[in-house]
Amino acid sequence: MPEEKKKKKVSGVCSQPLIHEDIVERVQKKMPDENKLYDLAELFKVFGDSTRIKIIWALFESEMCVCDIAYLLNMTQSAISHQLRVLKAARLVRYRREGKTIYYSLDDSHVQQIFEMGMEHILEG
Amino acid sequence: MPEEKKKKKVSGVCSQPLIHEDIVERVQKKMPDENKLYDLAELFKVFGDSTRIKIIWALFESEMCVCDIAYLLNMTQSAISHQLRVLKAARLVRYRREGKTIYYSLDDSHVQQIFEMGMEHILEG
DNA sequence: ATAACATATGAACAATTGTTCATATGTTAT
DNA sequence: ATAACATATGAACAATTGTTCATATGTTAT
Repeated sequence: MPEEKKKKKVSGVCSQPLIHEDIVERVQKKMPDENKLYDLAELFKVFGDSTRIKIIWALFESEMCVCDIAYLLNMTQSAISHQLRVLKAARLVRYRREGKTIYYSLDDSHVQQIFEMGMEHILEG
Repeated sequence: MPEEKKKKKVSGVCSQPLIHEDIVERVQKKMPDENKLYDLAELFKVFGDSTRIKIIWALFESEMCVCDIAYLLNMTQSAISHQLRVLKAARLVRYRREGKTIYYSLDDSHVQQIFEMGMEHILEG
């Protein structure tokens, strides 16, 4: 829509070396280790999928085998297995074998509190 | 690698109508509303990116303008603006204008507790 | 050994997502 | 009005991710 404007310089875009040097410096000192923040993001990424959220929430209630979960969530056994692998890798679930069946259960004490806080945030809307 | 096996039926794959009907039924009753679980996943998805995690963590310490954040995280102003938009949409940050500058700050009381729980989980490893 | 079955997994594909680039918008000083 | 600058945003692109499909693996009963 806009016709050729006769702008001279692009300039702008954080041209200052730093606007609030003092603040940035103070914050920088308080920032946790880069790797820890990365790992934290990785953990939340695991929670950031509704299939996995459902699986975890179901496991709050009871341990279940893969087929149970698939049936409960109305999803493919394969899809559930793939997601359980992700949860396993994040050390959020554990499993035990009983014959052909494999039972999964929650393996974490913090998840419930994290979820509760998350719910509180959501329900404020 | 495996040569043609003479399997007859594919069968399997959750052939039973339900393995543990009682458990599944009980869990089903306890499951929260589908939409709430979806929203919860959406919230955690926002935390599931290290750039956004860093921005939030920085804002724990102090409100900052966009250029400050970009400088702190050694990222483009544009990238930061895009992410701030995501955080804004999730009602996690608020902003105030002061002249040309826009200051962002945290707008949530639960995030810190969620992050703390997340950190505890990570640090157990 | 073989069949049946619960589960796991690699490959493929579509969908989603984060960053970059270019440029628009909004504010201030001149 | 215009220049300068802080910020926002649309389009494009590469990278990541979730599901499906086919099939492998592991266990049990025969």
